[in-house]
Amino acid sequence: MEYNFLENEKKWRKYWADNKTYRVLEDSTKPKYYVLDMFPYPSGAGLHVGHPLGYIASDIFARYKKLQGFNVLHPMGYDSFGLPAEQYAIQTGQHPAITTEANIKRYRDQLDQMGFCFDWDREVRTSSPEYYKWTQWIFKQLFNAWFNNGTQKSERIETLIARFEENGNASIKACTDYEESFSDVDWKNFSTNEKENILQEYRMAYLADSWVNWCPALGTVLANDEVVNGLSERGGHPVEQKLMRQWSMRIKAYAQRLLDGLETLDWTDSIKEIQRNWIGKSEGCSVKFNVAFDTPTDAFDSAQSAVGVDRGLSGVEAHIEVFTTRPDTIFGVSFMVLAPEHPLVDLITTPEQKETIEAYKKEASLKSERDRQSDVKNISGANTGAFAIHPFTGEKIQIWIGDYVLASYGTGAVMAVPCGDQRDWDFANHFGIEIINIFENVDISEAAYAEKEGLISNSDFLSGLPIKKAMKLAIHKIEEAGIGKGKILYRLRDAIFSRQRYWGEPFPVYYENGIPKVLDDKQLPVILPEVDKYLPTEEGEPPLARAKKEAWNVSQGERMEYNTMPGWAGSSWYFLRYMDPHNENEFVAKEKVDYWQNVDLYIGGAEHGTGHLLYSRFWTKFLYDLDYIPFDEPFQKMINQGMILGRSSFVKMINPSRISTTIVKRPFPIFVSNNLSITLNQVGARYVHYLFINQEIGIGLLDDDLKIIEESELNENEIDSLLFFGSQLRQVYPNEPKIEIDFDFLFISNHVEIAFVENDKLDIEAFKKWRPEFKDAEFILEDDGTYICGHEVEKMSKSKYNVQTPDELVEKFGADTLRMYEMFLGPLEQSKPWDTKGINGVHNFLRKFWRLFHDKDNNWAISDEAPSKESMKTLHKTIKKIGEDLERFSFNTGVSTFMICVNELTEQKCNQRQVLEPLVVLLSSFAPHITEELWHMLGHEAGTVSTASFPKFDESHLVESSYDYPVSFNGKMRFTVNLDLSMSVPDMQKEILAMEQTQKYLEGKEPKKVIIVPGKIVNFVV
RNA sequence: GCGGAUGUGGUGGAAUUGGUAGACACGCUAGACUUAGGAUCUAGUGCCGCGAGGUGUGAGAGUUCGAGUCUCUCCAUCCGUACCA
Repeated sequence: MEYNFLENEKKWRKYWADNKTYRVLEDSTKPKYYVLDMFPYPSGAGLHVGHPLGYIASDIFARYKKLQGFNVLHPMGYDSFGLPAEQYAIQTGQHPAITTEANIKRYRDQLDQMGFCFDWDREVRTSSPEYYKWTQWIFKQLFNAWFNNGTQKSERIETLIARFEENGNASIKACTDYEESFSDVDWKNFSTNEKENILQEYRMAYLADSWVNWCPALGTVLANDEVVNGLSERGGHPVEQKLMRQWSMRIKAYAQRLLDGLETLDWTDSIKEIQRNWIGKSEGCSVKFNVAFDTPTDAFDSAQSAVGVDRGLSGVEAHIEVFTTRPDTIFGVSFMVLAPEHPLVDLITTPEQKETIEAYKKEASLKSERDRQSDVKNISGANTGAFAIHPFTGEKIQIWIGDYVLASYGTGAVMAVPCGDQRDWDFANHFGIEIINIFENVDISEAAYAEKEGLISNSDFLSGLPIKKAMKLAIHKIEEAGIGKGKILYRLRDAIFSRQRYWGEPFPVYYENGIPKVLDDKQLPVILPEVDKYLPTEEGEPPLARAKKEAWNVSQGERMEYNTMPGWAGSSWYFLRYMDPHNENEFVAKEKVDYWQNVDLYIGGAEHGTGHLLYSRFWTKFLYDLDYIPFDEPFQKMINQGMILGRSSFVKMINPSRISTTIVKRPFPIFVSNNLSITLNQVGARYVHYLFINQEIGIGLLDDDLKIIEESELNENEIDSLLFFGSQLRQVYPNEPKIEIDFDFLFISNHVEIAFVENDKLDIEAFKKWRPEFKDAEFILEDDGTYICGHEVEKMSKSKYNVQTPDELVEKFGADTLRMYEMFLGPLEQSKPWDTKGINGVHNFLRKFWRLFHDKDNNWAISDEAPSKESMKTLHKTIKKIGEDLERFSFNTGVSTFMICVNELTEQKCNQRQVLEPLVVLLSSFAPHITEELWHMLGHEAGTVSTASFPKFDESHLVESSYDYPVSFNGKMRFTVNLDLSMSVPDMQKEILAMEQTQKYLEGKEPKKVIIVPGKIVNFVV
């Protein structure tokens, strides 16, 4: 009998669990190391082979650090609030807590079978009241804090109130959009209501009317990072802008620190860059341009509050404030552009232009966010007829509106410098506006010059200056003239913090006279109340509004807050709770967080770049500012593991059933790619591959090799045919025009369960049995009479039938094999398609390893004799390499190092304890089960291999006396020669020159040069 | 458009500081063994060529005694982002 993977692995997992082998306690005598995985959302589908990839890597590393003598914190938990459980609850009425519990159980079983060394006593679940009590508590801290721009730190709100009482808000530099000023006397005279409204303008967590991403299909608002291409990240539903009263987090306050902190982190450049772009810092200055116009209009009053409009002596004067990063180009301004929504537009438009402007505004407002995005190339705009005055030249400048200027960024207005900005150049070119060149010796007849190198000319006091110097001087002059200020703008918006959903943390907030108040600490947690349905009320209130008064464990004021917190609330601080998961008095005890500090190694996907990773950095900095924790970055080093992709198989067929389908008709009738939607769910098709519809000739199939016609290549006379290709299904917008079409047949491709396909050949009968709705379909035949199956490599997903679960592989090969195989696939960070072809190689390696300890008949065959020099060399070479590989997280080469080692030892017939025992320890982080078994067989009956010490590397075993020198001629390697390493360079040269082979390659010539690098190479230049 | 990453055999991938390209594994070819097992062992396997030899890391140039590795230009693929003034 050989090693029985299944039985032994089970035995040891039970042993580890029974003995709490992986329990971790604080130990001040040992250095700490914190290895963390991004905790999973426990979905109903369970784990697939891609999930454990990062967990295996972190587990290997955690075990390695343990062997090195570190006290390693390596916990696991669940991000268990979230949409899928709630959607399921809406459909079935089952409480999301029940679904979640069941899913967690399944996850736990799957995680356990991998042999991970998690300390399960430290498990956290974001949806458990013991945990979210402290999420609510942290919210309270944010509510009761403001951001001091002077110190760049959050402070408690009391310090702000004290300063209001003393001096009003005049001297306060805070992160706020509040612009009015009040004195100490004013403050004292304000009503409670007024005071609270002002405080809301300063609090880190605040309630405000803001433009939010509203997703009608999900019935909730979404954060910017949850919206992808104008659709919701989850579900792909359309998202619209809506003004709503919502909780927000003043993350903007931390923009600069979030940017600076990146420098100190050991993260990949790409993630850092994603965060930098998201924060979007631009340095520049504001400039005011005066506008003169004669006729005051009705719009005046409303505009007055929104923009700076003053009644001047002669009629009405207004100014347009712009933000620019290129103040040096101010003399190149030849027009201005306002966003169509800019409040000044109505005010300044001349009567002659009124109609044009109105039409353009209407057109712009009808365009959805998506259309606007896909329409970037088209230049559009309209002239208001009004003029601004250039602050330095005094010249009149046309004022236009155009939708390339966004109302939501900066001031919603730009000074257009066509010579220095391509968009401005395009706009000027399109509308025939003057282009002034202010760059010395630069040709701008074809395109704008956007470089920041060169000299400015034709610009009064800036002429002759290099661009960078001119920027500084321009800001100085602008400030001196009192028409603007140097300014830094960030793209980062405050984060909307409330969701109109059920399955999330309730806020620790109640309302009194309409004012939101936070509960006392003693009253926490506010437990998620029971409701009759997980849907909004008839009045459109969030589901929590359904809860009866008695259903709340805390009920105060007129009502409780009905919103719940977003998914990122619980995940923003969970790494802290692992340090002290059962503390009922604090979110984490000071001495625990002082001991464990921040996460040393964080492993997880790269898709959280703008969400979780930004938010948890924000909360960490905040908690640091309030002195709750001793560090201000949560994750020191991070590795983003690549995705494991699945191989999806498709079958191609013609469906004979006559199907009526709704097709969305867009304004133009020719479609290529994804511009067209088709709702095919009713026929079960998940992909439409090729479909050709022509109203003249009916509906037909496209050939596989049909060239896809680009929109621009189409002839006018083809225009009333519809054509589309390879579209992925998406939701249809409610207001999209539709046409009804009857299909005689559809040529569709369908995902096929892996089990029915082998080498792209389909088992047709099995398939028809599995999907009876296609039993009459006509399948496409290959020339050899087999059924065509295509395949593609995609993300693993239940709906694509390409999921490989770890369970079956563990059952077949054992967890050690699966662990090592996943590592062996390639570099951790790289995405790679899943393929089980090679798994045998790893499995055989483990069996071969086992055989080192046993004879042919599987009898224990370990000897205590001294090993050969060779075997010691192999061992120490391996110790060195494994250490190096792990330090640089090169797990794949680690596996191959072990393979080389075992191959060598097998060849040497090595069975000595002195070699094999250290090897067991070395391998134990990769394959914990088999090594535990061997460790015990080696006589360590009481202990476990996880508490052994990492073998010491001894250089002396690797010392060589000679080396095989590669000898090259002109860089081309010809042969090798074994020479003593102690030989001097001249001796070596003499010896090599004397060789027959050398003479042959020299062809009788004298070498021009001989390069000898001792211990490396020999090269002749001929 | 911009930003990031990646391009090496039939396949996954090695080559860490510029120094023998293709480690290790899969697959394949031929053979041995028989306890018929997802077993083991031996030999071979980048490409062209019978061979000597030539050639070879997406393409092209450059630096160097020497380049997969450094520099420049270009191409392809993937990911992120998008009128941010």
